[in-house]
Amino acid sequence: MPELPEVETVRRQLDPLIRGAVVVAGRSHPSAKFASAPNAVGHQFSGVNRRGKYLLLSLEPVVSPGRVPLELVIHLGMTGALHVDPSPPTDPYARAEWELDDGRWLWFRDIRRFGRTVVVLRGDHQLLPTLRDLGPEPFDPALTGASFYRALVGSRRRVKTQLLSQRLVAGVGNIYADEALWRAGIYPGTRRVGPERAARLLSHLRDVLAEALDHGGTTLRDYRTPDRSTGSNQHRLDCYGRSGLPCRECGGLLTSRPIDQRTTTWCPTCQAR
DNA sequence: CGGGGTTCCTGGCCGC
DNA sequence: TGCGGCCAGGAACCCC
Repeated sequence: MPELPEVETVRRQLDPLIRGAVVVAGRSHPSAKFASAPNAVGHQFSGVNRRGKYLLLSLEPVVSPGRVPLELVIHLGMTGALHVDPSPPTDPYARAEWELDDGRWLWFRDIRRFGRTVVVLRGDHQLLPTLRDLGPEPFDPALTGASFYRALVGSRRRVKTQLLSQRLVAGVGNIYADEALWRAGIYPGTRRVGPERAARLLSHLRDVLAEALDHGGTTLRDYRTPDRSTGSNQHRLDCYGRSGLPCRECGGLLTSRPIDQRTTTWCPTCQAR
């Protein structure tokens, strides 16, 4: 389940691989989630950016007048991965593929089809409401403990649900939400977090994300970078996936239960209600 | 318009 | 051994 550290790791590897390449052909799975992918044909990749968990591949029109700058928006979903290979994919889970002018192929593999590959007018994110309404990047200096707190108290939803909403801060998923709440000692189901605890939560969230990025992300099953390597942060998780195991802080057993339909693990002692 | 529920997908795993 | 059933889970989408 790629979150910000995984998507950023992919971005860093992908950018130098495709920058400058021109898309000469494209094919995709018929699902609406991938159908517009071939619209990238006739455009040149000029850079790979990221917002939250979305990859934004800038596309410049190649000479033809009338063409406008486009953007290939890719969300990896749960099982998505991007690869650049010297020959077209034969993988049954290839959902979109683009032939490049040097003969290589960029392609998107996604077993469960929770991902998306959408070509839009540059910056036009109407079709992607979560991207359109995305909160600040976690390392944006404009995001402070105080502004984070103000956003948090603007809703009465549970703190974990707010972390996952992408509106408070961009790029957080189930793994790093649980990890940050564990470090901050906050019960995930709480609807009220004070200003000091909010500031601590943001601080821990930043630490958790930065450390995961340092370790190439968390590979639980399907996450891979373009060159097919895995991350190693899965060996450093304190909370996510450790239900029934001893808390590394207090030694008590971590517990797990769905909160707003999302599996959530926490320490009943360190994260008391 | 915020918030809650539903849906999309398929491999892996569990239990009989 | 084979197989039905269940689970994971981000975000679009629908509805109140």
